[in-house]
Amino acid sequence: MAIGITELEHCTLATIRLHQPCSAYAVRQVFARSSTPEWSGSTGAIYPVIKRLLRRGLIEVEPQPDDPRGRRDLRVTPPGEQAVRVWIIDLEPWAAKATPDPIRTRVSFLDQLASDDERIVFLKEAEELTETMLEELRRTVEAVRAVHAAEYLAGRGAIHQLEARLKWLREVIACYGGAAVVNG
Amino acid sequence: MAIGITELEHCTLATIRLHQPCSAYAVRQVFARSSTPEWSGSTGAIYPVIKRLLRRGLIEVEPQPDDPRGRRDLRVTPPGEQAVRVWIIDLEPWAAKATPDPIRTRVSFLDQLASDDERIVFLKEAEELTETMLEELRRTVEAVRAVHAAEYLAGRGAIHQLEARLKWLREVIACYGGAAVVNG
DNA sequence: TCCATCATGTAAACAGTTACATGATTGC
DNA sequence: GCAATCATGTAACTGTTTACATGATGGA
Repeated sequence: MAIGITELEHCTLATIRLHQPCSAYAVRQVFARSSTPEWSGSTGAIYPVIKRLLRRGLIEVEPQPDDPRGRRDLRVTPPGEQAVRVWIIDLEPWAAKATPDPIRTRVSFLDQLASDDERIVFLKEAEELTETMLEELRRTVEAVRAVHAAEYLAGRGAIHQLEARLKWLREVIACYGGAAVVNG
Repeated sequence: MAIGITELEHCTLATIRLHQPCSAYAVRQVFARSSTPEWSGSTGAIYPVIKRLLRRGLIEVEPQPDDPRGRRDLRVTPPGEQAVRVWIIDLEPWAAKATPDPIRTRVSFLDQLASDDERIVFLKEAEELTETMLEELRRTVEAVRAVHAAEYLAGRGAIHQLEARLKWLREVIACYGGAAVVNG
């Protein structure tokens, strides 16, 4: 059992499985266009990951006529498919923790701002940015609705998360007397 | 203007400000005991960060009689306080994105499991783990309620996030016919 | 013809973790 | 006396990003 196989490696494996046969370049695009900022899909990350997955026999290069651009189509092997299943099923407890949120981090230091006015300015900005992200997310998620059920469901999860943040931010704004500033 | 100052550096600065005068060790404990898994508070991270903050003049060592254990009490300077305020106020758009969630990632690859039964097993496990984390979180957040208002509010944000995930997971379970398995 | 995109890959930098190393203090 | 905790710090490792490097294809 290969120890120390990372989230990125598992995620790359599952992504190849989903689009196979596909190139490393295609996997990069998927990460780069993802709505969450977990991985950039940088070449310096993906190509070494592909190399490791090949070495472990979890993926293989599809035999085919050489592409003039040097493209190599990849495919997940049966052990690779098994590795994906195990990764999903053997959910480790840490994975269920609340995820770090840069806005929440800042809120926890809110009393280091100079005044309630400053706090409200920050909170309103956070609210507006979250609203914008939510609108954009709704559009992109709706676009995959008909294409891919599981990806749509995951997108719904992200929407729930942003909606929860918005609800919470409004509670926090109320706490710091947001109404007074808005109506005054 | 110092470029490339990280979230961890800002977070360390704000934490020192909150507990000052305090040692690097105390800062480590705060990170280590945090309910979100963003940073471990490892020595290899904190001590170099402290060194950089000192070099930039954002913190200083409190002059005092030498502690036999070599303890050095730290304090945030006025420029350091300003840096914290700017960090909070100048909220960059990326910070409002939906945060990566390992459970959501797995859900997006759910059709790579072998059957609906397997999917339900995973989803129920995710639900249960999230419930456990939520209970634990509620306890720890309630404990800081009277002690520190802003930290309590941030904790409420984490609770909202886990509640949203739970609600979403139940929707997903319904999608994959969870009721059929439970009642059948 | 030129630019955007497709397609590969490496080298250096960077940020953080783990493991190691040292030593004092406190409580049992 | 011994273990847990307090307290500092470094070295090696890991997993990313950024920047660099090369070249083909397709469309304006």
